[in-house]
Amino acid sequence: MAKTISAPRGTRDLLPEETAAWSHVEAVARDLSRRYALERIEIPLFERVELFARGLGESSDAVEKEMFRVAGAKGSEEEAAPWALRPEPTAGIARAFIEHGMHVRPGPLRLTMIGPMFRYDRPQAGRYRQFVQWDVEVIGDAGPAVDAELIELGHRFYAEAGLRDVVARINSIGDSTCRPAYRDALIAYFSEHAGRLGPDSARRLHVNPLRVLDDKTLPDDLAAGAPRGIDHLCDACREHFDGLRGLLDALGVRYEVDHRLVRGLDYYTRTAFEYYVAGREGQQQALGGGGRYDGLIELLGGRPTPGIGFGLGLDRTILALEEAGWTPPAGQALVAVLGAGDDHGRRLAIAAELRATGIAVRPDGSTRKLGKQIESAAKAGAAWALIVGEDGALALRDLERGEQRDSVTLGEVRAAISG
RNA sequence: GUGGCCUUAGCUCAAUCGGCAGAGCAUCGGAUUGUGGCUCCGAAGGUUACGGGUUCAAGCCCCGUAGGCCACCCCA
Repeated sequence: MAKTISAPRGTRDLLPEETAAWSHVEAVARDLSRRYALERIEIPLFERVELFARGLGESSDAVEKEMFRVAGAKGSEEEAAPWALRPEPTAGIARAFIEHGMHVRPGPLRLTMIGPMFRYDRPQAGRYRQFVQWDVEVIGDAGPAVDAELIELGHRFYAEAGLRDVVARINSIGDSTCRPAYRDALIAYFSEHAGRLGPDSARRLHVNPLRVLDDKTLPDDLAAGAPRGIDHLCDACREHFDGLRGLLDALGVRYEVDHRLVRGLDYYTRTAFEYYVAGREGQQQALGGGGRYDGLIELLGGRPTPGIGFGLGLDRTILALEEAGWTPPAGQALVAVLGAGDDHGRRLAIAAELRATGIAVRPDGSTRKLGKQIESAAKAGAAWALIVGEDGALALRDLERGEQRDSVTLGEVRAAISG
């Protein structure tokens, strides 16, 4: 046998028995997209590295160590890999928004997509190099109402998918007015305790001091004593955050304020949020997250436009569903068409006629003995076997009950199956 | 990117001290002269992840590589 090839590290195949959960979760996302009046958008799987570097921030982990680079063909100008597979969709959507002059459309724009993202990270359960997100972005609305609407939407998604006890953690990290002062306050505080910071935090302290808060090796007393973002908000940000909390309370969304939540991407302003299953074990716990990015579009060369969005990890949602014991609903009744003779033309014609009326049909193309054909149909999950006799007569067998009706017409078959 | 544990048939796992690579499930076939599920019988399925080393002899000991998992890092 020739040498075999396995899937690339951090990727996986979804086999037929695993895809029911995916169909379910995707269907929930699509139906919510319709009910929340979101329009579908699609963007490339790869973009220029510069887009991510400018958009997400040079010091973000996604850019600093997880860029999944794409090289051009050998000898081409692009061989040096100026592209990377998208680690998240927001930068690409912002790029498309600017490139196509979408600011002239009646706003705010409400956009959605489902697709794979790529991060060159070391794989672990729930963490893959290729993973799928359901993404929602609302561009052109600065108010807290849309923040609340999206946080409620994410919460509803988990509930309708079948996950109980999902809680949203929210925080406000300020904007260009108040964040500089907060940064300075953090730098001043942590500089006093520089000796107690780990190497990553020491390096980040002056590049991106907010992310020091995210460091889980930070001693608890040091974290507790750190200046809190919400104490340094300017009046406008304060009002925005208070407004959001009031709206979430009114909607009855379950949330907690988490002062250490800062998010790993630099483009976020004001509202940041993540979803967790309350009390769930394991490390890859964040099911999804998002936030406001009021400066991103301007940063990428567009006119100043506010935006907010989230990305929900479908792989992790499904993992959590499986842990919670989710089982797929029964599929529609499947009919196997089989027979004693070798008149496959007749079997295919019958199958086509039933399919035209919406029935799922699995014809048996073999000349195996009838018992084997029935056994095979039952194992494939067929509820019914339509047996074409050598004399041409049809018999309908209920494979679950083991009952059989002889000399049936196709009309009677349709009635029996749909009834 | 760091550290640790693991890898034997499609799946779940055995294999005593280093001494002939096995079982259950699943698959295919037969018993059953064309009507499934139960039962019995049989077949097929392996370079023991890959590459080297030690040894008369390696699934087992040593080194390397790959992959998976766990804890970090971080996030989805």
